[in-house]
Amino acid sequence: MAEDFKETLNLPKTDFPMKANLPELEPKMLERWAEQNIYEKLMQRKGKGETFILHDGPPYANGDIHVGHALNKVLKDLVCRYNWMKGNYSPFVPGWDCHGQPIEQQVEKQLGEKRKQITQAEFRELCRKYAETYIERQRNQFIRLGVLGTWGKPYLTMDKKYEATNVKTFKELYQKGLVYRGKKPIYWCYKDKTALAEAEIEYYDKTSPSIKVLFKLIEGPQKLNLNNVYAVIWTTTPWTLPANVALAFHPDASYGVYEKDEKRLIIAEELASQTIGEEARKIASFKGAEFEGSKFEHPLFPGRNSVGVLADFVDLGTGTGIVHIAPGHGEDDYHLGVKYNLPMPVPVDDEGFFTDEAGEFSGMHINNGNLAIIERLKEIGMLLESDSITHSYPHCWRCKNPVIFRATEQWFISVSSDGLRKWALDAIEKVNWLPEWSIRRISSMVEQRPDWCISRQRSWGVPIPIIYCADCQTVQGEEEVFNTIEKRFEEYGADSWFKNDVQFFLPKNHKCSSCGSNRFEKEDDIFDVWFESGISHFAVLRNREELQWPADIYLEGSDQHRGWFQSSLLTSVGVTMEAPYKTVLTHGFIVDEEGRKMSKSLGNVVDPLDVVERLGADVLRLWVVSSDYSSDIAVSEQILQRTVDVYRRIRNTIRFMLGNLYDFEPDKHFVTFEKQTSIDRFILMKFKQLYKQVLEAYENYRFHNVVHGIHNFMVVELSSFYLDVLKDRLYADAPDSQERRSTQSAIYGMLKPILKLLAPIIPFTSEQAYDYLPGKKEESIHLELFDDLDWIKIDEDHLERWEMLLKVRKDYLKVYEMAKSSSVLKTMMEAEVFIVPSEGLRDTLINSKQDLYFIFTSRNVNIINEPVSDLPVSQELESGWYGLRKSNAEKCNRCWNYSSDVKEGICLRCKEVLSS
RNA sequence: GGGCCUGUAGCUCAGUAGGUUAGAGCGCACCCCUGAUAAGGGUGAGGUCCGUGGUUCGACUCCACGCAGGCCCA
Repeated sequence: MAEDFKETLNLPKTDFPMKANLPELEPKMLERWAEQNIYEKLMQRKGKGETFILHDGPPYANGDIHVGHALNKVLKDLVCRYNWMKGNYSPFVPGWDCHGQPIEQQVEKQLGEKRKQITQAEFRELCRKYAETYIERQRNQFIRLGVLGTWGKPYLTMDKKYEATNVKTFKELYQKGLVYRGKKPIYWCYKDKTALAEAEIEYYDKTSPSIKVLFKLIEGPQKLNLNNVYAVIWTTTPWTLPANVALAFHPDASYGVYEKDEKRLIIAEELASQTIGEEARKIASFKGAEFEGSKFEHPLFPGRNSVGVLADFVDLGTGTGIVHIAPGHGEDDYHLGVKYNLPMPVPVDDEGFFTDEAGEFSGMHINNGNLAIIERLKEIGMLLESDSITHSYPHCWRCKNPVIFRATEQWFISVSSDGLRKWALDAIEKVNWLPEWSIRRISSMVEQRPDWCISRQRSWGVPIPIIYCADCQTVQGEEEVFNTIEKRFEEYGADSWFKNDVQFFLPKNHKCSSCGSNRFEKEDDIFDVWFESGISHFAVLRNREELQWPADIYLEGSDQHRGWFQSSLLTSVGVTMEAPYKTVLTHGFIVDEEGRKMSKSLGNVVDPLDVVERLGADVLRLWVVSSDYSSDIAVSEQILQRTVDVYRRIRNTIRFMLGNLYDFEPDKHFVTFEKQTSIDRFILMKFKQLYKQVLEAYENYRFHNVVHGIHNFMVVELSSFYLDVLKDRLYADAPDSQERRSTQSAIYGMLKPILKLLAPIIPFTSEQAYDYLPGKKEESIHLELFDDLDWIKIDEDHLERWEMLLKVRKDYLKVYEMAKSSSVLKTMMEAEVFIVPSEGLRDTLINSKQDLYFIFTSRNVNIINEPVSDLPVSQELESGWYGLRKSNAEKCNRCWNYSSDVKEGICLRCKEVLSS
């Protein structure tokens, strides 16, 4: 029985647990950071390091966070943490989008019938409470993810000062002439006399009239004889005919002129037979595009013309291929109307009655109007066909009655090509858009977008700060009026608009500049929430002293090209001509393993809170960071499990490194680079190369390269090579030997920077490991700074020599595997190795004699000139000829190496160690 | 239907001014160790580089058309 020398070895020791148990560790760590005021300490760098502002796009204060929120906030946190470790001053002020229709709708649902009994002000108070509830929830959820920031003082779009900034920005846009009032159709419930948002619409089947109507052609394509020619339109809303101003043709479709009952009818060719039968004779054919600018007589109003226009949305599947256009009563119609500069009559009042504009139908409700109009058309012979149809039709969610589209007065921001649009496009050019295709997307959207309708007929929002003269309806656009409103909002919030008389918002003794009246009324509409969030750069970056305008970076999902990136750009450019950001970084959307979006029906939804509870925030973060976020990001249980594997491997490698530093005090034992052993200098050089690559990846926001780089290094370079082959030295050398201290110095010299590189990614684990790290430390790893590893000097020759040795090792392992599988030996230490190096390697090997142990993990290596024949295993490989057999040498019972100097079961090295 | 984007091993990612048998890590299989041990080491098997057509002496890389998916519109 050999003596047990285990106690005499320097085996690794550490209390850093192998099992992370993140769900328990993380909340404790969060408490500790809060007590230590880590974030506040980072903020004390103001005025010292460079300032770098990431401006948070506000999530909507409704519901719990989903995995998309988690992705977004983790990436932001990463950017901030990277900046902190660079020594920058980089406050993160999170925000919430608090106003808007979804909250309003939730509160209305909760209220039910009570809604009608409470005042606007009371209703708004309930909405505020609702928003506050979810802000609190989401705040805690974000904090739990390890996102550090000014959580105690976030920005809210329902803060008074923020609300007042809407007024200020609106004023500035107004004064530049960028704001105007115009008409636009919206969903309207004539029972409730109210505008409806899209989310308040429910679709049910409804039976409507289905009629085909003739419009007499009075001016058309040249080669068409105008005599007795009629365009046939199909509609299910006859009541909109009085508002008709145009007929739309599909530009690419073919239209035939058919003879039928002494009339000649224009119909899309592919639809002709279903309307007038197969037998109708076609006498001419035209492309839709040829009807652009044609004139038709309005069947109900002789003398009034409708113009021929072109539209891609014209449906060639049903109807006649000619669409009746009433810009005041349809979304498509409206856009077409804007494009062709058509008039926009709205001969229907807010209760659904025709106005005088509807001529003979005036005073009639549109429901009766349908019948009356059909009758009238029949009388005058302009009705080709009358039927009814059952189709899906929008209804009011409250009263369940059908709704209509009806143009009403709205407020717009003008996005004209010689104004805001041009300024915005110029500003876009100066911004750094990442990834680079992003600029194409934002540019083409800005190029194509229509004027911005900023008014909404809702309650929960910031009122549009307009005061009208009650007598002459003139807008009171004087600077002092806006300033008064702004001041009131700043002091009392936008709620005051709903609580106070109009005089409260006017300068003393204000009189209408137009008619001198002193009677006024407030605008009822509120701002589009995109306007509100679009001014956050003013409301937050300019108004908070810890921040500055413009932001260095905005970081949001790619949907924000239409949303926040754009609304922020327009408000900013409108006031300053400049973009509110220097860089815009976009990420993709979360999808499942098959690349499909998350949905309840597919059952592939991943809940970040569940992941945090089961696996920990660090694992969730590691998943985020190891994914390439520039396009869609996949998540699934398998993907998360692989992430757990990566996490474990990183953790264990850290643990092993810590374990081998148990008796290492950097101050006392650190061996300077020049005095370190060859292999230590080699690994440090490799590490420095990696370190630089990783910092570069960080700098360029290629975070997934950071993770892959570090992980790869830890697995390939450290775990399977360096740390493995150095066990002999670490365990068996004298604790204080120069060699052992050299290797500990290398391990320490790598571990600390590794933890720093990992700190932004897995802040909990890095902090925990940092606790166990010896040497001088900050109170938290998150207060550390990256360094440049100047003390490590790269020597290309040295690197090259070791790379060659590693090639030898790689080849030798194949031979060793053969020996193992043919049971020649079990461990590398048992082998006696014979190598005939290939040309160019011989000198390297001979000059590396003292390092051969690290290549072969054996003390018995023979560099020979010719292959020998009597070995159990041999193989010719690229780097040379290899042969091996089980060594005849005796095994040292302490270090388990086989060597010729073993006496009484112990080798010379071990004997010396024991005797010292 | 339109604009923008994506498609390399089971998973996460490399790879191209177009050039020999497409790389890594994880996972998987088999083996070793038991002094990193609910760890560690070794070897190995996995890919019609979404498809089709084209340009080219040669295409994962360029072009066209598809297919699948994503975001935003209609």
